Amino acid sequence: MYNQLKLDNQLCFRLYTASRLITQAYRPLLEPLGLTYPQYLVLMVLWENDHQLVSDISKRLVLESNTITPLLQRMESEGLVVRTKGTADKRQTLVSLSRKGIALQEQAKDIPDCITAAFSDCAPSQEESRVLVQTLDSIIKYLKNSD
Amino acid sequence: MYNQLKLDNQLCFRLYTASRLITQAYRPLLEPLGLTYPQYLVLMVLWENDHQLVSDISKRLVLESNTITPLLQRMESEGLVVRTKGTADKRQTLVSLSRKGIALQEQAKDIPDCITAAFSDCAPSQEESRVLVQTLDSIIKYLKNSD
DNA sequence: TTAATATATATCGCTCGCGACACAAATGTT
DNA sequence: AACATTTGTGTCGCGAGCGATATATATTAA
Repeated sequence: MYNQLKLDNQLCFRLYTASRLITQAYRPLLEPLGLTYPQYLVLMVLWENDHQLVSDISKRLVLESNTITPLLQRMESEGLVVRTKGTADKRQTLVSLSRKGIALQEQAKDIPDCITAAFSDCAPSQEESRVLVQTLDSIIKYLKNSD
Repeated sequence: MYNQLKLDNQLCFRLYTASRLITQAYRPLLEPLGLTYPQYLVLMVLWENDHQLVSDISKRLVLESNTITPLLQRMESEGLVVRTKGTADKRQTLVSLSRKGIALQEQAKDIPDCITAAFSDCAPSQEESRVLVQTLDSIIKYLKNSD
């Protein structure tokens, strides 16, 4: 038995599981708004700055067009965003919030605090949190550019 | 603008992105073996202990039957595992490695070291690693039981 | 024993995530 | 100008994840 093939030794498995479980924790909060977690991510990007290109959102969320485009199409058919063809460069697609998409921000504003509260029992300390965020950022930064 | 709705403040987004990027790093190593990452996880579980019930694998990987069953069915059609109906309890399904599934362990044994090597440039220090693993385990343990 | 309930696994339908590839518009080259 | 190349986005197909629900078997209650 190769010891390095033990599941318990795998960092990736932990990230994969933690990511799924936290996303599940968001679900009851997002479902009343009719949102999935990736859709919520897109909205967060647009709430920060409305009217962004597909490529901007793509870079920000580290997702390719083959994931983003169908996601945005679903969001458009839900009436959350509007996609318009670029004027200067006609290959581009500009994504803007609809009235409904803007309005959702108000309803979503308590979600982060709800999540934080839900985690109060297992919340990492400030120091652990700092290390966690820093380590993840370092991994992401490294892997993002290694293509 | 609600500050807590900023993407940069979201731990979950970091976990989600890091998880996806690391899974992508596994891809070129797993593809020659004809495996996806979740399939590799199932094999790791069975390499540790062959002949496990669907429920055992389910618990170990923190995945429900509606994810595990189709995954195992695909693996069975690839000839990696064999699924047999339980004898004592006929509701159960026992999952066993095929000859091919056993043989793959030999080919996969270097994957963890390859991943570690690929990360040498951004690898967390021993201390960071310890905090990361410990924090993730704490989050996983907490969320696993909060259903 | 029979009926009610619980449990193990499976099925269905949807959204993602992604490799492979298509396509049009922009840019560079000759 | 004419052609080749690059770029921005989209399409297609498949394998996850997962909520909702189905099915068969096991267990418990009456």
